[in-house]
Amino acid sequence: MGTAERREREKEYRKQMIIEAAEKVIFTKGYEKATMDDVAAEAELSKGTLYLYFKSKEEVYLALVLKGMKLLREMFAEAVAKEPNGLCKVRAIGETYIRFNREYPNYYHALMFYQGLEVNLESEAAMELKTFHESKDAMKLFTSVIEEGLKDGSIRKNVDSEKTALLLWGESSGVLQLIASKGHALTNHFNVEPEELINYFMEFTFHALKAD
Amino acid sequence: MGTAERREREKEYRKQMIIEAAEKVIFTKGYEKATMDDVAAEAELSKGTLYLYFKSKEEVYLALVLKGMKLLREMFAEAVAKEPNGLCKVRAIGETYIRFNREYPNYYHALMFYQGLEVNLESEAAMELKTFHESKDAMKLFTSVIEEGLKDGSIRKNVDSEKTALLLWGESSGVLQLIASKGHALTNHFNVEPEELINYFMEFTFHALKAD
DNA sequence: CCAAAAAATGACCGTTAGTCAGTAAATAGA
DNA sequence: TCTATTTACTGACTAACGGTCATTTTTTGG
Repeated sequence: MGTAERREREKEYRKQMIIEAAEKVIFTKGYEKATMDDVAAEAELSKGTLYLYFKSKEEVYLALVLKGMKLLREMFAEAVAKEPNGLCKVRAIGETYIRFNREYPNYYHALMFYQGLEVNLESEAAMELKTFHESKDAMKLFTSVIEEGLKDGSIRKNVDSEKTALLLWGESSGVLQLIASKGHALTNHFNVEPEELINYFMEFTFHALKAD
Repeated sequence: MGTAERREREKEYRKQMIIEAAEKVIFTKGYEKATMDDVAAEAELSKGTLYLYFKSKEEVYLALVLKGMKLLREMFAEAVAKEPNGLCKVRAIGETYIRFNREYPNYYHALMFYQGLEVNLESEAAMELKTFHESKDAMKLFTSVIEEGLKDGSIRKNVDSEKTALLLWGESSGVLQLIASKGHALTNHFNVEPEELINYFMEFTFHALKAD
C-alpha cells in the first residue's frame, strides 16, 4: 500500500507549486508589496492552505533564498572544476558570484535578505537551517580552494584559508550591495561605473592574494 | 515682528523632540516592532501630529539615519586630524568605522538600512537627500586622504583614490554586516572570532594598500 | 457505500500605517 | 480686551495585510 508514499510526493509537489507561485509574485512585485493573497491566487489555492505548507510569509521567502543558495553553490562547484590552480579557482568563484548577481538579480536580492537576517539555528524555521547548511557548504568549497592555492604556491603564504574565505565573502557582498543600491548615484556623483568598480575590486583583491 | 522666526524655531524643536522619541522607541524595540503610536505616546503627541512633521514611518527612521551619518562623518574628521600621513589616515578611518559599529550599534543598523535602500534623489523624501549628501561628504574626506597618501608616498602608486574609497566603504560594510548577522555562527561553525576577522580584514587591506 | 482522516477553504481577527473632519490654541487687527 | 483667522493638534476611522480556525470538501480504507 504505497498510498502514504504517494501522498508524501504530492505534498512535496504542492509545496513546489507554492514556491513557484511565490517566486512569480515576489520577484515581480517585491517581497514587501507581494501579499499572501497574491501568492494564493497565483497558486490557485486559498490563503489558509499556504499556511499548511509554510508557517509564515518569511518562511515562504526563505524557500526562495534556499533555491538561490543552492543554485549559487552549484555554480561555484562548476566554475571551480575547470581551473588549473587555487588562485584561478578563487578568481573563478569571484567571477561566478558577480555573474550570479547579474544574471539572477532576484535570487541575489533574496540572498542579501538572508544575509541581513540574524541566524537563529535553534528556531523552528527549517528553511533557515537548510539555507545555513547550504551556505556553509559553499564556504567549505571556498576554503578548500584557498588551501589548494597555498599548496600549489599560487597564493602567497601567511593567508589563512578560513578567514580569507569569510573575508572575501563579506567584502564582495558589500561591494555588490553598494552597487545594487547606489549604482546609479555612483555613476552620476562619483564618475565611477559599477562595472569599473567591480573590476577594480577583483584587481585589488588578487593583488593582495597572489604569491610574490 | 519675530513671531514667524520663533515659530520656525519651535517647529524645528518639536521635530527634534519627535526624533528623540522615535530614537528611544525604535532603538529599544527595533524598527519593525516599533509603532507610530508608540512614538506618539513617547513624544506625548497624537499620531496625527507626527504626520505633520514626517510623511511616513520610514521618513522618521531616515531622520535617525541622518543623525547617524552626521555622527560618523564627524568621527571620521576627528580621527583623521591627528594622523601623520595618508595611509595612517585611511587606517584611522577604518578603525573609526569599526568603533562606530561597536559603540553605536543602533545607529550602525540604521546606516545599513539606508545602504539597503535604492537611492532615489528625485523623491520628495528630504531626509534621503540630506543623508546622501552627508555620505557624499564622508566619501570626499575618504578620497582626499587616499590622495594625500599617494602624494606623501605612504600608499602605493596605481591605486585610484575615488574607486578605492568606494571599494573600502563597500568592503568594510560587507564584513561588518556579515559579523553583525552571522557573528555567533562564525564562532561556532567556523572557529573564527568576529574580532579576529576584523583584524584580519585590516591587515589584508593595508597589505594591499601600502607602498612597496 | 460509509465513516474516519486528510486537505482545503474563506470569513474573520488583530494590528498598524496613514487620513481627515473636527477641536483647541495662538495670533493679529481693531 | 474682544474677535476673526490662521495654525497646530487630535483621535476616531479606514484600508490593507498577515495569520487563524471552524466548517466544508475530498480522499482513503474497509
